[in-house]
Amino acid sequence: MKYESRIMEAKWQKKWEEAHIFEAQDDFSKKKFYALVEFPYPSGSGMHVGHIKAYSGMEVISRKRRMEGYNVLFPIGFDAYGLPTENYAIKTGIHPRAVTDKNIERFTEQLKRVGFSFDWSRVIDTTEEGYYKWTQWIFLQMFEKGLAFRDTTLVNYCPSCKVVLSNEDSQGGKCDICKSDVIQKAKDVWYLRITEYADKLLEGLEEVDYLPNVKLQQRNWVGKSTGAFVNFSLKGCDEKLRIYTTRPDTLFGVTFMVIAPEHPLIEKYSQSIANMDALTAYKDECAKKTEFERTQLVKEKTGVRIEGISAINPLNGKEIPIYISDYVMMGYGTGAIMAVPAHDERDYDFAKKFGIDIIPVIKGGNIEEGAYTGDGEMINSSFLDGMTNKKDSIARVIAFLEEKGIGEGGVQYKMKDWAFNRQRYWGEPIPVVYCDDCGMVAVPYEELPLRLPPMQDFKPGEGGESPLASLESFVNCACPKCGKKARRETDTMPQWAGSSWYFLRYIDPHNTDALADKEKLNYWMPVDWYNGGMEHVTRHMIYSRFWHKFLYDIGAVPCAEPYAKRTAQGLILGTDGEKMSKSRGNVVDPNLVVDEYGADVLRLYILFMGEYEKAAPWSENGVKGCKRFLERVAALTDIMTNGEGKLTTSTHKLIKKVSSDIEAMKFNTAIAAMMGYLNEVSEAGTISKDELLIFVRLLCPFAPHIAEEMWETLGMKGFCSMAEWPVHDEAKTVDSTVEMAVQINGKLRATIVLPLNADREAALAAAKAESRVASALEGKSIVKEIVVPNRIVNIVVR
RNA sequence: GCGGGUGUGGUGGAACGGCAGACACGCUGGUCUUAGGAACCAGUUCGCAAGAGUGUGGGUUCAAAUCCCACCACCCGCACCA
Repeated sequence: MKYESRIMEAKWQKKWEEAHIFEAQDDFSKKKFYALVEFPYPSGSGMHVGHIKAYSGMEVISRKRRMEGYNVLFPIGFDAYGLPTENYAIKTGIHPRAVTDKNIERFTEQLKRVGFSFDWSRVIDTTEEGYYKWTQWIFLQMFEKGLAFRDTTLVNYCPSCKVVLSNEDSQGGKCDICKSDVIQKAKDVWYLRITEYADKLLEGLEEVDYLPNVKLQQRNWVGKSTGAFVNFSLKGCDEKLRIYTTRPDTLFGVTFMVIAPEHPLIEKYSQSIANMDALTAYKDECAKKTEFERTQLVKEKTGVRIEGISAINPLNGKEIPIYISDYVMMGYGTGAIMAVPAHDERDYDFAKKFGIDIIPVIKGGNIEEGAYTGDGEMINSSFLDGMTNKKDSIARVIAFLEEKGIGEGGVQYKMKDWAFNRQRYWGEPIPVVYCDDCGMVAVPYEELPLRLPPMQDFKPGEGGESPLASLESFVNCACPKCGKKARRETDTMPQWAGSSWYFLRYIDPHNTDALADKEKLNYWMPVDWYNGGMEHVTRHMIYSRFWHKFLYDIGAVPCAEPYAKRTAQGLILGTDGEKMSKSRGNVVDPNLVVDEYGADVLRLYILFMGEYEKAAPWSENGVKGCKRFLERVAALTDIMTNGEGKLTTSTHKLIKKVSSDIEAMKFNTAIAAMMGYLNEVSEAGTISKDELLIFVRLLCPFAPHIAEEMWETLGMKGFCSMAEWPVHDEAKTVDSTVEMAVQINGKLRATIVLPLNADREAALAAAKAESRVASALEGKSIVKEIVVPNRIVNIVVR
């Protein structure tokens, strides 16, 4: 048989589609397997090979599961709301709807050409009404429960995209879309109260099987810390200054306090402050700094003392100064800290620069040299003196604070609530109405979906408001509660809304009465195995776990965690070893590879190029190698014999190796083993039909088109894709003879061939009979003889 | 700074503490061809050799790429989080 990719691929892709073999059945009596990959954003540039790699892992596993008899759900869809499409539409004047449809069509065609075994009957599109109706439904559920709310705070704002961004969307102080510097701006925005789920998000990690670094990154992102809130009395005004600290045990060492430059205290008591000019000047200076300057470059502490107001240490009554400094952030804790220079490096630096007292309260350090952050005996601390256990001291202080009513234990999270609205057109409209009398009113459920109205001009407004704000017919409406004239919310949801629950919709994509049928959810959830990119770990993964946990709490889904297992693929780099990007011009188009070499070759090479979880550079020559392999595989039908096979042991070893490697996502070594087997067959010059049928089935998840073609050529009925996965016989994986290494003092001197499980004496005798061994032993005395059966003989001589 | 990871031929990469370099690329030589940027065959860690060899230096062990300690380099997160 010859390897003719074009003919085979067209033929089998058509047959698969006509037979619907990859469509999941809602047959609850079968054992199920739900495999999930991150659905693509259908960008204008089409797919690149990175997409193919991202899907190839679960593709192989799904195909293997089907052959093992599982009812497999392996769906695909499109996460189609988002800024790039809208920006493209603004530039070209083509409506985002049209652009999206065209892009989805192109992506679909590309995916199909690779021969992925997706269930195409369940495709979803987050911008489709039947889908976003339920995105809005979930939002309203959250709104009802107080988890969706409006608040005026400092938010991340991208001046270039003219949108508010969530913390997750502005990691590193850069806009996720255009990479420009994000600024902090006070704005009245929608939030989802994800912080209320912070503990649940942490606890849930205990019960799931995620890659360790995925769990770690999520834990860090949530960033839970435990400590205490303390209220310091102020001299000069009658308010308390509330701070958060993780080290209340060092309270006797507090010699000053620091508040963030934006702290409201300053404005509020400007009358009592003698140096407002200096404070305002400092504040302005800080506001001008970019995130980068503030966090990366600044080593030297800066700040200004507030004249006219000071604080009282609640434990010892000492009067201490208050400073403003940008090393304290308004966004974390209370925006104010108690400074303990003896035991905190930042406070130490600040105290040194401003000549503030440094009082040690824990034995062990040297305040001339620096802050001591270790443990030790408490000193200078009144009732804490002599205590040596940090935990006990902290508990003691918190008990004291609570008793006296000057503070209490508490926790803080780095994670912030999810800034949820975008001043953009191409997103799900937020289904809320503003009524002068009734305030914020939810759009009634029966009116969902609240449709995104068609518009001609969807450029953002001059004042940074959503394009929808200019559409009177959309904005003006009747209040659902009182019927009076009211106005609609005109902002839309962020891109991450649709993807926060899409895995649920695949289970029942056409349901009009619920986001998915309960019975079906019971059967299919949770997702058994989810593979995707590391870049989504602190964003999509966190968001979707949050939504899912909320849905679980309101009884809409049957399990607390959506994903039982999570793995991640590494990037495909350009041939230059750099990340693929349009600007570098090193992007590889999968279509061209399919055209020239075939889909099976592309699939095989992507999984063979290196460890699945690691980044690896593209190599055209590597692709050719995989093509050669498939050509040689196709030719096996020419040398096949009908008799007894001679490769029993190798065949069973191969079944074992390929089966276990697939489970461990070690696709590269699974393929290498198949290549090795082929080399062995070539050397033997023969393969039996039974052996070839096994080989073809093992190859099928990787290169399904050629596998099907060979299956048919060998006279088999049905699809190879649905054939039974071979099972190895452990007894048959063992050779009757073994080659053992013989070492003298740990150095290899010879190899011997012995029957399996030969005893110690036989092994030693055979070893000593080797001439190189004998000559090495000559004139030496044997100190020790080690024999590890079937492995090694090591003779220690002197 | 903190946390995590990775260092193996010319290249991508294999190796339950037990024969380092599987598999593939590339390269060299050959066969076949009008031709070869096709296909096939042989060779290919370095070194003429003794021997050496898995980032560096120690250690444990009969035996270390693998385990332990210190260091170096690179990559990825987080980053003045109180």
